[in-house]
Amino acid sequence: MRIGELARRTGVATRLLRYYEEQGLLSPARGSNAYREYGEDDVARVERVAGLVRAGVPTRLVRVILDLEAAQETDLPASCPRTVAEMLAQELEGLDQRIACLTASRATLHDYLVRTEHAVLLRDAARA
DNA sequence: ATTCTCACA
DNA sequence: TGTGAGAA
Repeated sequence: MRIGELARRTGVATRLLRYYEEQGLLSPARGSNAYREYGEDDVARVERVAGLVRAGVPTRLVRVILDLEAAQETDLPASCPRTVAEMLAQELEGLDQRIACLTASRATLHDYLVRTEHAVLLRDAARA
């Protein structure tokens, strides 16, 4: 499919799909007219990318995560240079910090709502 | 309709 | 991280 259809099916603007490609997140084939040609799997991939970006994960890290997930399906023993491992450990640290920040904010909103007369709005999982 | 690049918030 | 404009 071409970029317009992918955009329609994923809800991601064509402009943004090209941007994601520029960031190395997508690598569609090119037809003879130089138009991008996407496969069915790209629909799921774009949805995955969009979800991570919406969660605030920088595209740099999204690229790493997608690569790691792909490698996880094939490779048995995971291995990488020390420098790469150090970089990943640093990203992990960054994620932990942001999760802690978000968790604290979540608690504030949650605890407030629980004390209001609108506690029914909370989903079961969020009520705990 | 699609492609690209440059610039900008 | 994204958008707008102009040209092919």
